Amino acid sequence: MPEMPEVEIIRRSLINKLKGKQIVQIEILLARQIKWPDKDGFVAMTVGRHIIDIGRKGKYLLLLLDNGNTIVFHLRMTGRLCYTLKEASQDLYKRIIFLLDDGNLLIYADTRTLGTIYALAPGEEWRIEGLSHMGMEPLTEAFTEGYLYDIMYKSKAKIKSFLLNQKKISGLGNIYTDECLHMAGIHPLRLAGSLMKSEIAQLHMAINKVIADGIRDGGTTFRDYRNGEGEKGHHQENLFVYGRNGKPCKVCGTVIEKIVVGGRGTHFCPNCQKLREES
DNA sequence: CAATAGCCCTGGTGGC
DNA sequence: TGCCACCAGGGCTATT
Repeated sequence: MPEMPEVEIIRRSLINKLKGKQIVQIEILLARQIKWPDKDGFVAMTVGRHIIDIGRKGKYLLLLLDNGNTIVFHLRMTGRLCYTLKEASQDLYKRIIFLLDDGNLLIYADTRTLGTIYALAPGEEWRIEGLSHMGMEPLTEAFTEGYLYDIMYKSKAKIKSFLLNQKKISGLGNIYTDECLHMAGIHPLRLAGSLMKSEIAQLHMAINKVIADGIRDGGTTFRDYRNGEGEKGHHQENLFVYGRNGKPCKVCGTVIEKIVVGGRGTHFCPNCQKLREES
């Protein structure tokens, strides 16, 4: 499931391949994944244009075109973007194919088809709620300990749900959220507004570290995730809690537990992450 | 307003 | 071995 590190790795692996290329033709195999505008409108806004840059905002990937329009991808669970030779074996689950002027393809593939794609004219960011109301992003100057404190102390949400809320902090998904809480030694059921300042400081550091480590390792591949060249990430080898329920904690040896919080599978170490502080 | 349950969607898995 | 209910979960919508 692509979270911020995975989307960033895709961006980095595609930028030199796509920059300056012209979109010659688009083959839309599953039109319902294009959420704005309709199929014909999408083609009209993008075909014949050159890609001048690739950006990212939170988990959204942005292809900036020479007419000022932007193609926006949100990969959700199983979306993939891959630059590939025309004659290379193609993804079984390809949904939208961009033919480029170098003869190669940019293939959008998506097993579960939950991903969303848009073409936006300049100033139309408001059309995507999640893009226009996005919280601060880890590893940026704006994401300070003070910012985290300001949005946390008044929240009544469980910390696990709070961290997943993209309007508060953008980029964390289920995997990295569980990893952050473990690194910071905070139980997922704690209320965001109940954390002490020292714990918020720990959490702030953990969020930046976990995201940076994920990027360093080329992302986390459980099943579907690939970068823009079709390669797996290897951060799954360095996870402390996610998917490790029943296994010993890498820090203290206690068996990792899995519970459901806010409808999401949640992994934690009951020793490293205590619900109540013991004095 | 804020928190949460339900929904979308398909392949892999576990139970019988 | 085959069948099938169930789970995975990001983010939007409806509900409380």
